[in-house]
Amino acid sequence: MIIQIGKPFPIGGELIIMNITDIAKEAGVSISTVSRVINNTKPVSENIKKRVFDIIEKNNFKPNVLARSLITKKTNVIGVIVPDISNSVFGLLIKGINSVCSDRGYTLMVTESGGDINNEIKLLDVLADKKIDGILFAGVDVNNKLVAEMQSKDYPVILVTQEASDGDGIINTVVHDNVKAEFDATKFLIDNGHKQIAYIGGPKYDYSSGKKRLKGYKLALAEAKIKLVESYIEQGEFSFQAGYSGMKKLYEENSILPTAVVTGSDIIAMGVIQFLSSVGVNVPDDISVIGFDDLEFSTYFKPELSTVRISYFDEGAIAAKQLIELLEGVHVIPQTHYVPHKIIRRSTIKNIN
Amino acid sequence: MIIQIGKPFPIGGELIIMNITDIAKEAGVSISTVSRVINNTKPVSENIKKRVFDIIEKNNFKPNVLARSLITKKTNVIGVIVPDISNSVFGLLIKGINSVCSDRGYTLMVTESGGDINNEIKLLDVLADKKIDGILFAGVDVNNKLVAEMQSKDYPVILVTQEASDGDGIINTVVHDNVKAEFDATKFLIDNGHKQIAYIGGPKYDYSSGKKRLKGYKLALAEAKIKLVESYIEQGEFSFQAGYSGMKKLYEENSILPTAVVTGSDIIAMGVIQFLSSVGVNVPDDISVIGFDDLEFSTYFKPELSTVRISYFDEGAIAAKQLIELLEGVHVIPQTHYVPHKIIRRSTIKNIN
DNA sequence: CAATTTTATTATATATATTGAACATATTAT
DNA sequence: ATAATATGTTCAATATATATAATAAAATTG
Repeated sequence: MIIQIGKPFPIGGELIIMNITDIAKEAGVSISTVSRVINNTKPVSENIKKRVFDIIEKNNFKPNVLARSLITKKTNVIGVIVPDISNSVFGLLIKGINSVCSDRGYTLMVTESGGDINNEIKLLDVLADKKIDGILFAGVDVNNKLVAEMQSKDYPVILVTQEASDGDGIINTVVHDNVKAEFDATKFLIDNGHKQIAYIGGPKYDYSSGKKRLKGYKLALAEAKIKLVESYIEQGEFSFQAGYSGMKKLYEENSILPTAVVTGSDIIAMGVIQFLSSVGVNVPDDISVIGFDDLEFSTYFKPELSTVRISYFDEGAIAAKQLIELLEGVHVIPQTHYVPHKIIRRSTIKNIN
Repeated sequence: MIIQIGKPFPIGGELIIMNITDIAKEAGVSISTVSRVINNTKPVSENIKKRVFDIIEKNNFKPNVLARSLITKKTNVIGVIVPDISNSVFGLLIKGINSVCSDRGYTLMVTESGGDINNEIKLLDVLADKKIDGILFAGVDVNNKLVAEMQSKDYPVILVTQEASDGDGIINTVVHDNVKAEFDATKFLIDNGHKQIAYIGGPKYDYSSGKKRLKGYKLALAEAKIKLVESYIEQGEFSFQAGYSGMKKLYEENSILPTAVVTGSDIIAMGVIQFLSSVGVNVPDDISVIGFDDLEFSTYFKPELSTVRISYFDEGAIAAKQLIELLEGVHVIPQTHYVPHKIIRRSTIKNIN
């Protein structure tokens, strides 16, 4: 660790920052007139308009947003709460959010909750204190308590990626249909001739996507009249490690192995495949595996992972658009917007029909 | 895409938000006294202090940060500029930044530049308008023009992950030593007996990490008295595709293949390995490959990627700590802080000694 | 006990912009 | 020419807190 020493900070001359009073004085008009010119709120003669604009330009004057927001009650800042900033699912989500926000003149205040509800509640207040205009909330287990907290605030909250327990029609939500998506994934395996299908998924919080995905899996089995085998189901974290150990447990506890595994996420699927490979079970020849999310890396993984593509970027973008509309007075009725998913077939599924 | 319709937003009673005047009135003291109590700036009798605090508590009063910042000239918001929010390198960086900022009462305003200098300059202003206290800047090609822009502002900027052209001693910087890191990576291959070593790296901007890493590669060859073969060098994007096509070009244009490839990033390395595998070249038996970054996925990749571990989380955390110290009046002399890297050996390097 | 110092409290200025009402001027209609 | 309308501008209030100077009260000292 090398440290290099140099000139002290800061460098550069004094910046003269003018305020609206200075501009008004220099233009020989009242403060109000300058305000009118800037905000185009009432007619101002072309003469004066030009003179004021010129002076604004010359001095590079920008109205102080703090003072402005103090009156207008609007900061043009949107708060974002995600469980994990470095998780690429949420990275993509934030990127999507940002793509529309930055275009529409909004800036993002991004916070990380760790998926902990107390932290989430705290952040709801932290952001409120910062006077954000609204919040885009990506939770893990959005229970009634959390929803109640959100509704007690004086700003709108839109849920992204994760719907609320009883949120339908109460709180705006933009998600993918976890149940349907995992249903489709499972059905895809069934359509490919599989009947012994295991499930290795995420955590079992009451209102989590882990639980919903499991439900989709079960529904698909039921629809195909395949009997559910409890020892074929493992639940844990959304992690490589959890996939690995979940598969290990399943492998060790079942004398008859499944021919296919539905997973709760791509990362889990990778862990599953890693374990199978470690015990000489070939994917897809011996066991087929399907992931969930469609991460960029799932294409680079060997064998290339079949999965359910979830458009997190789009979810973020749509949710942001909805929030901004809400903020700008468009009347939006609380609704749950489902962004479509898509089954992606790569190399981890074998047709055994 | 299903849309469900329900009750209109927002729900819940009217929130009564009190201001300092209301508190003062209710406590029967002056506004100033309330301010004293809140900020503990001048002595207030225990009596009054308690009375005021009780009323604040009861009404859940929080001073309006906009009004406060208007006077104190401090918002406790730190601006972050990164090229790509969803890139896990920057995800990790932001996570590191956030880890110290949230502890110290700062909130992050995160923006994405796309690595475009004009955008970066624009964002420097956008964030200034939002009255951030300072900026953590992760650039791609931090040239003199950009540095000049930063220094013309009235807030401090600290560079993370990417140093400036002539930034030493001018602007605070927290980075890894790209030259040294790639030098070490190359030397590691040399120490493992390799003499024909190719380089497939990132873009060749004047002040980019791509260029620095290339330099490290060249220095290591020079030190080992290995002659540089120009056709063994390919430069492009930091992407899987670029790694793939770079390796393809190199493969097609050289009759004698190298025995090892140094790459500019893990993703590039994965592309390289993918191509090699597509033409039946085995890694590491035929060709050894080393990556750069040490992404989480590099362990899941097959064969497990050897690489140079860069601690992006730490860089973010250290840079944030430095910025906050600067903001809180600790005298910090501009310096370049190098966060140590580490060679990680996994399965893509063969010792041919 | 008066004088001085310390402590507590209030009044006022400051930070910076928006906004509605009031006033002034210019233009058009009768 | 007078009234009515449209346009332009200013004043004063508002938003909400901090900071400093001024005042009042209490405590200490000679």
